[in-house]
Amino acid sequence: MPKSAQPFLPVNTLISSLPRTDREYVSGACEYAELPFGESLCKPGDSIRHVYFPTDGYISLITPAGASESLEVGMVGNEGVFGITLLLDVKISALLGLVQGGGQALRMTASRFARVAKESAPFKQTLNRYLYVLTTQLAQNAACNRFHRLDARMARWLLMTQDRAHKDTFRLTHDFLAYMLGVRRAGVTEAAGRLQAQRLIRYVRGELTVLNRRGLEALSCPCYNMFKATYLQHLGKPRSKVASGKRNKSVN
Amino acid sequence: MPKSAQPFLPVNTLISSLPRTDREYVSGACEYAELPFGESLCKPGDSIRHVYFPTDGYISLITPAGASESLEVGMVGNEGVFGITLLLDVKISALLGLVQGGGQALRMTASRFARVAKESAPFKQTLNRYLYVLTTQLAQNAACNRFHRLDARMARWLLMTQDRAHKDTFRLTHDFLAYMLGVRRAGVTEAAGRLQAQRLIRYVRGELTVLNRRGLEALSCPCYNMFKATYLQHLGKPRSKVASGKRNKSVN
DNA sequence: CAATAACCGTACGGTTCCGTACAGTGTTAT
DNA sequence: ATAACACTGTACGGAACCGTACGGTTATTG
Repeated sequence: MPKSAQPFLPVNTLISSLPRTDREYVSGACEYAELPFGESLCKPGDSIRHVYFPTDGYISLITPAGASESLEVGMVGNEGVFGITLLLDVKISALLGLVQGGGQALRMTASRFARVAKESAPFKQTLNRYLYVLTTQLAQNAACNRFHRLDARMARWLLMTQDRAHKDTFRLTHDFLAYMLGVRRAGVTEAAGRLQAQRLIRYVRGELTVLNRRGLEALSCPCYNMFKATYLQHLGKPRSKVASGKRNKSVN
Repeated sequence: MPKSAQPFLPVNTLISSLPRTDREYVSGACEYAELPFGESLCKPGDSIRHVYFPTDGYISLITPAGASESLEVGMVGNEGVFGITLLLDVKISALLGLVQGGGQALRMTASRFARVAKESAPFKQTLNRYLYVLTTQLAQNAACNRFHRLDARMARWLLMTQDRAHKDTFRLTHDFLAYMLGVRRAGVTEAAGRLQAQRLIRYVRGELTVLNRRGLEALSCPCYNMFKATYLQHLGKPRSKVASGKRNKSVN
């Protein structure tokens, strides 16, 4: 099996999909920042200092539930942005933002973000839509946690992670995965063992490889496809404020 | 036990908390509408025609999950608004809005809503904050469905419903409750039986009465209090754009 | 090199909830 | 009145997952 050289431009699609002038304006307002593996960008209750547009890192959104429990409720990669609630003029984060895949991000200070979002209408529109998509993801997630079995949720989680890691192999321990999925570590070991037995994945000591995406997709709960469809519907095509009329020979 | 005459002004608090001129402007843009018990205001995928500010009715927000399953992920009473995603310029509803408690609401057409939200800054701010609170509720809900036992979730649900019904007694069948909580009808019968045995509630054929709020609160998962706290934090006090300085002898 | 820690495999009793089914009792329709 | 229906009670085997514990293997650290 050849190591598929995955072509991947490390950009953030929310930004790169903007019209040229806006894209340059927005990019210009950003600086690069490292997303170190395992770092908390923001804890629940903290005020949000920066908004992050990952390029090749990715971030887990984790909600607290009671005293000691917590659960991942969303994932942000180069298709999204962390800190979007600033768009609502609420500076306090309700969620924990945890860097799950190390890498880089573009970031903007909170105050600059407010200004830029105000002045670039396409940017604002994109952010609005992203926030919308995120809320549907949260709602989805609630239902997913109610109805879907561990193996299916795990398959979904792996697919979503792979999409954001842009690699087949990524750092991941059973312990961390258990934390994300809100189950026992032992439960993850069993489920992961089943996936491995089916040759869908392989793992050794904190490094996991996806061997068979198709297989995972078949096993995953419908939430994976539903989320992708929602994202595509609202953020997929290059946006155009005015309706149709103009034929655009889209290369993408 | 005396029937406690519960004083309740049928208003929507998002609107009534606005400064006078804004309140009048917003109210003036509304019309009254009935919320008939059991009606779908909006199905997933439908475009949102009206935004509803319940006064004494209340609405369940339900997300689809796969082919046949669905789950309640939020509740809107006179403390909230249905159709808030219009604030993000997305006209399509991701959720099913189901009238769970019949009553009245103020409502606004989608286009008028956009205009009013644009022209009244306090209104816009309130809506922003409400959307924020709603998203945290969605995230909470995901975790709640993962971690908390049926009895606790049911207690929470009853409390939240009572808060929005403004009455101790409301229409509710085991079947419907099962649908809301994403469990079997038989499971609800068992759990409700346990609550009834503890004299926390009483029910007969589709009519349920809360007998002991304190008892329910003790049994409920922390999500109930967490949600109330979040709401209070962001929408509790009369808003003031400029900071402090002004002493207000609040009666509330 | 030895000790420690991180990571994974496995086991076992226990709980919660599921799927399904059937029965009883009020309510409404014919 | 009688039938159909809506609503609730109950039962039973089974699946999924929990809490906990212990052991084994690989990395890391002093």
